[in-house]
Amino acid sequence: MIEVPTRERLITEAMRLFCEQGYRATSVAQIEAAAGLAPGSGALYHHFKSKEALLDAGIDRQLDRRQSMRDIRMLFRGVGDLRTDLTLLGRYLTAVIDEEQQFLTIAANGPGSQSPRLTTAYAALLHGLHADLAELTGNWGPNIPADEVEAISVVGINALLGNRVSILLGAHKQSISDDRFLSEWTKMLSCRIEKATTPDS
Amino acid sequence: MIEVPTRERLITEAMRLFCEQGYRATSVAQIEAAAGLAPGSGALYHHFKSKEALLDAGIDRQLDRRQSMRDIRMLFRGVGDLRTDLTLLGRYLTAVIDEEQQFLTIAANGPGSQSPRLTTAYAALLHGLHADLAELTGNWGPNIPADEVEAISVVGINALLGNRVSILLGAHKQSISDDRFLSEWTKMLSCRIEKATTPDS
DNA sequence: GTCTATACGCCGATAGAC
DNA sequence: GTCTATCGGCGTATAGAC
Repeated sequence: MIEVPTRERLITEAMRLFCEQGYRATSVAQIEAAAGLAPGSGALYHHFKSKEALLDAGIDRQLDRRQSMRDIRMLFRGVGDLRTDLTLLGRYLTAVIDEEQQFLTIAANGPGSQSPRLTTAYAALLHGLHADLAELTGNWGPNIPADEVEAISVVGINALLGNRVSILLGAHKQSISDDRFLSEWTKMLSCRIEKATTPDS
Repeated sequence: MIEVPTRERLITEAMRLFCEQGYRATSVAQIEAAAGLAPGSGALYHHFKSKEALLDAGIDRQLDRRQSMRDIRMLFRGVGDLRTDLTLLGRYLTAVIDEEQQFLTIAANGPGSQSPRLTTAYAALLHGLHADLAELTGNWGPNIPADEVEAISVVGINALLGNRVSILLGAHKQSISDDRFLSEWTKMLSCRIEKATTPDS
């Protein structure tokens, strides 16, 4: 039986609540209550200087997790045909976006410009996703121009991102299952890459 | 010289501020100041019962605009080849999402579950976009199974949505121009639809 | 319809006992 | 480290003069 430190519990519950209700809408008392402390007591301030410092700590923890996921992903690169590679990468990218969903929700309308840390972290996230898909596209379509590779990867990443966002906004009805979505995503991209490799037959 | 009624100015400025800073972060005083009234005075409450009633009024106005755009779009259906139709629809869908961007930002982390009106309006928006693309896909690929048509349209819509969202979140760097994006989006979808029409040659 | 003034509540943060 | 108690500030909403 391991005791989770209060500081960690505060970060976990805070990020969950920020994600659900937004940064401003979540009060310090609520976070304390969720972490098992007396709501309204300033107990939180013995671990963090301010509410925003707590958010920064949450961002840093998320950044570490992302790096871990990226390390693991390197083990599964380039083993198989185009569709298999695309499917594996698609699963990885979806998992990353899911893991960072808290980010996205908070960044969408959190402190916004008040917290440059958020926009920086988000830009780095998108850049990484984009680079991964662009690398795969370039490997399987060696004679595709660089700017076309870029366009393909942007559309591909944004499709995944949009799918997650639409779910996030409560569009459960018209969305399809993850498996079907990823299957179609793979089909569409492989179709495009294959056709670009053989321009006219 | 037409005098814009105070009520309309209040709605316009409120939606703009909600979009920039979020619903909760925007104070009534700020809205009053933006509309040319004395900040802090309750002048706003002579036009709206509460701050949330103001948001509802903004939502209703947006719904009317959407209906207008939809009426216009009906004039441009099904004239040309697959790519032309896709490009026209893509421009229309992008325009709709842009017009509703205020929605998206507010819905992403506004009152959330507090305001069922927002989620309803957003679900209706996505449903309309999805139906448009599904209809086009079905028309140009008559022998594609219905569930495949659905998957294609979901991926297509989410790509557009994700593109707008990523811009919205401040990812100006890795994003490409609208023209290049729409061009690639058209290529990818037409490629997919054409291939599905002729399964194996 | 718009103003000044104000009531009331909630939240972030601090002080000090234990 | 956690508690009780509290200060100061901001935000919504109202009352009443003009």
